[in-house]
Amino acid sequence: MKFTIKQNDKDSNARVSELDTLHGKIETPCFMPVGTQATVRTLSNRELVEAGAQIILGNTYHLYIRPGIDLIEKAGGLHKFMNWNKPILTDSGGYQVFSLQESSYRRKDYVTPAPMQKISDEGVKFKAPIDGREYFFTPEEIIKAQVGLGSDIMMPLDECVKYPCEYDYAKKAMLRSVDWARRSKEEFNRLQATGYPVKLLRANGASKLQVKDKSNQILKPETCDLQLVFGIIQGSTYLDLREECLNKIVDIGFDGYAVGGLSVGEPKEELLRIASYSLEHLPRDKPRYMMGVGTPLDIIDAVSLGYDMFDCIIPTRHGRNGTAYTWDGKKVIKNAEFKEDFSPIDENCNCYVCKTYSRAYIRHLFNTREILGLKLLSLHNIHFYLQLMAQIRKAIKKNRFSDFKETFIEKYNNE
RNA sequence: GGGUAGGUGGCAGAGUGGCUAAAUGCACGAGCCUGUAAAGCUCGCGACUAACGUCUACGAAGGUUCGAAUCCUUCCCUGCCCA
Repeated sequence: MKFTIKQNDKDSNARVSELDTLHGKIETPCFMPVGTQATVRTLSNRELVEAGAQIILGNTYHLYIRPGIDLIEKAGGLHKFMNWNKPILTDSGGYQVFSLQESSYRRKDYVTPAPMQKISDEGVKFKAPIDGREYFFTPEEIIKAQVGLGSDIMMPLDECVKYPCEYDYAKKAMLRSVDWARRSKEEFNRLQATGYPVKLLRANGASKLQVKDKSNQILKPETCDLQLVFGIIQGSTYLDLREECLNKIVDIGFDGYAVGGLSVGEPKEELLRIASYSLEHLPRDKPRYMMGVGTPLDIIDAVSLGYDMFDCIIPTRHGRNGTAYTWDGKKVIKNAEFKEDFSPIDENCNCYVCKTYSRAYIRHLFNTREILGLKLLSLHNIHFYLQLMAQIRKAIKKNRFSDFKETFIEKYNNE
């Protein structure tokens, strides 16, 4: 695993780094647009690349159910299937363990898992929401699936608990996630020893892939890591559980570390408390990924703490639901206040949408339920997020990150 | 001219004596969305009030009744059919 820290910010723990993968380098801090179903909803690959996407995220749980890992293997892997030739991180489906709980929609005070699935130490039994078929996911099966997808960065199956969560259950889920992480790593090592990932990637055309290192030397699949596996820290809002978890996860040893179970309903101070505490104990020389976060302000705060990678559905879902992100804050474009506003979504944005369309027009598209509206706001929001990350990196490189942060927050006055 | 069906909130459309400021859908308005069961969800939507609440409302006027969108009388209007 090759991870190079290029610049440390002088006033914070923010840093700019580079992570090598078989499908190219990723400069961090980076945002990964979420493409659950092998597509970032409404956006084409070209639009993503033009907006500045370096890596996208896919979901093993969804792809396993439909179209099936076998089919994607036949297509030549996930990259080929969707014709995305930059890195892909695949989530395991651990989040679905959390979000598909029936009670997560109905009750706010519940603690334990409910009906649509059954969690045991062995794995998770799911009923797929789309057709009611039953699946049994084990950590081993999920790693094998991600190898099959040809994922660049794989996430082990974990159990993400809801907020608030009783201490005892949080502990149980955390220990289970640790055990699953260990099993995932063992399974990956086992598969690697059999040559299975290499064979698969070769069969999928990986020999054509080129990765250049710092001295511009071409890395071949033999000489760089084919696939990376990250460990996930759980433990809800309990610092002692977080600590126990990260000690154990770091002990197993992963290519990078992700902090999970955040932004599941806890107050922002809690998020920062846990995020900050976790980082103090995570190796500095590995990428650190804050899963599922977040709003622009969350991301900036997390970058200051030293996080390198982020993913979130906010830019795309909010885009489809009529909310735009701008340097002046969040704006609900479908609201009546923009009815006669013929200015672009963001005066300071140079994306195609802002150069071409007005707020009033996009509001009209939402009003008439025209599909173009969903796409335009998604495109703008993704552009905004990726632009934000680019500016963050630029600021860190120039040692001006705290200024940048201050200026940003001042302008971005609503959330 | 004769017959017939009907006139309900921005629109469509329930409701045929009290539980009705009036179902439901649309439209409209606002809020929400953090490893996507999400082009979704929730709430509001006669007027006035911060709110308790008060007032005005089911074509119009009058009447029956403790009580009417609902029953009666007259009038006005609209659709369709026949001449």
